[in-house]
Amino acid sequence: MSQRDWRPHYMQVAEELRDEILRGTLAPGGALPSEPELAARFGLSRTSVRNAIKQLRDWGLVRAEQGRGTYVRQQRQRVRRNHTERYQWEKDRARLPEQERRTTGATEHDTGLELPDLEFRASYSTTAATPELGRKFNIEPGTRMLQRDYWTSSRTEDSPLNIVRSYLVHDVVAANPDLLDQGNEPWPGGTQSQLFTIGIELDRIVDEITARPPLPEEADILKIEPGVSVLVLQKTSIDTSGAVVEYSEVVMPGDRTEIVYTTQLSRWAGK
Amino acid sequence: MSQRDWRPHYMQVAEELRDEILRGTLAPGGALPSEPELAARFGLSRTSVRNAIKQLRDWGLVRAEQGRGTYVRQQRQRVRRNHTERYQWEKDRARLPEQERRTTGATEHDTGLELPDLEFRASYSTTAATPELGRKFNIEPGTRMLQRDYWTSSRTEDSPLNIVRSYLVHDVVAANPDLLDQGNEPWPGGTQSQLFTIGIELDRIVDEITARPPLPEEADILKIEPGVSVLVLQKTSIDTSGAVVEYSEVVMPGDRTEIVYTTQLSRWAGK
DNA sequence: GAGTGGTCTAGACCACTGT
DNA sequence: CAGTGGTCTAGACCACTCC
Repeated sequence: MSQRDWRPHYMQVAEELRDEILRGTLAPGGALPSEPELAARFGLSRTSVRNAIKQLRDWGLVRAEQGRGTYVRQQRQRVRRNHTERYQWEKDRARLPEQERRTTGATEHDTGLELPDLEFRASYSTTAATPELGRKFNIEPGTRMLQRDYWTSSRTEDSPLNIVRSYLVHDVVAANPDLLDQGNEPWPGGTQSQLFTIGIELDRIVDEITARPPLPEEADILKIEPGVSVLVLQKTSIDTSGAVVEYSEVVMPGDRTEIVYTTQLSRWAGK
Repeated sequence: MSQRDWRPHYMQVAEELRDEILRGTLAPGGALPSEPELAARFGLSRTSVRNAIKQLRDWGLVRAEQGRGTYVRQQRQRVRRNHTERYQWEKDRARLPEQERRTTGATEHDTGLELPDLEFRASYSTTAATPELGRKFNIEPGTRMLQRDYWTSSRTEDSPLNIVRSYLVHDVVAANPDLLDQGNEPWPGGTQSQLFTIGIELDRIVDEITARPPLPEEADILKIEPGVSVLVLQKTSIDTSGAVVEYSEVVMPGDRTEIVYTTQLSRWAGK
């Protein structure tokens, strides 16, 4: 601890432990020394040591488990979602025979995981459109909506890869009663295939991406530390008549998700 | 505090204050009661109250200022970056006469701010390609690279809108010595216009997006609380010959940035 | 100088995990 | 049961801001 280089003790401890983790001295999956041990090692109170550990958690480097210990986080299965390819790919599959659609879904496409490794849950409900939803769909607030909540998990890791809340106009999808039954999920071929059964073809999909800290509930479901970020994707699907037919919000853990877009540019004329 | 509804005291305090902020009882920009006041009001120790405030900071709701007080955060100027439009727009401008390129840049395009409201800093340096950069550009590690660091701020808010680190192959851009001089920034028309002067036309741009907590240094520069997330965009520009000509990393505050992509789908045949 | 948030201590009790 | 992390207290001193 030299002269004017002064940062708080807890921060120095946090940085020292961070460096050990990055160097690999503390191995991924391995346990940190217990809080009393660290307190003794650095000559600090347990409170200060806990402060340092809080930093490491906010940096996403360690995970604390009640009654067990504090562990260096593993690099988890990464998910690379190439949306530019994925949306067209889904569209191309929507009209294929069911047997073929059933073979692979979009999540397998993203993760490279096999279908039996994935677990899929859905729950449907009907709600009245909020003013915000009314604006997005250009409909009256109060219109009956079909709300669908999904989450997809990897069986080997048991924490969900994402949480999805999707909205459709209820009376539109009611044209095919099968679409109102959550028991039919996962629907082979996904949403675009479902829309196809009621004669809807998509023209384009608009993705809006932001990032924020997780809500306590989301941190719990996605099994991430409260200090780790989530990516929020707001996806709006527009059909060939220009109407908004689906709006969904997807929450993904920021530490394991990578979203990819390719923008193809038109050529300069006269080359 | 009812029966089995038990969450920790500090969390209950955090949630009560959160609700007051969301309801507007505590106005944006206004001060929270001081820590001793809150301790008295809730009948808790100052430590517990500080714990609650730490939560609010991690949620991005308040900002603490040493020696002054704790304030409810204002909603800041939001930045909506429509990359699908923006990249083509930049390409179309690249060949325009300088007079015309000079009128508006991409940041104004995103924010709706006027040029005099924006401040722009650039610093250039040369480095040797790391193995990672070598892979991205498909060149030998150690190749001389031009590294350009930018940051763009709004004068009215004084915190940068983003931090950019961009790489080009030095000997490629050296064909136009003007491109090696940071004094020429901001270059009217941006990077695509610069590349045009050395005969490079882009074919496509690949964006990869992730989110994570900010490094302490980034939190400092972007003026965000350590608990708020950043969006990280890795952008790879590929020319018409298929070569990678630029790679850049853009760090943006997650609480004020929204990135938009539109995926245009091709029509089903036979409709 | 008074008031603010930032750091730190030394202790306590709790819930949870392992054996 | 012992050991872990989670919560909480009652105090202390500091650096900083504002008057």
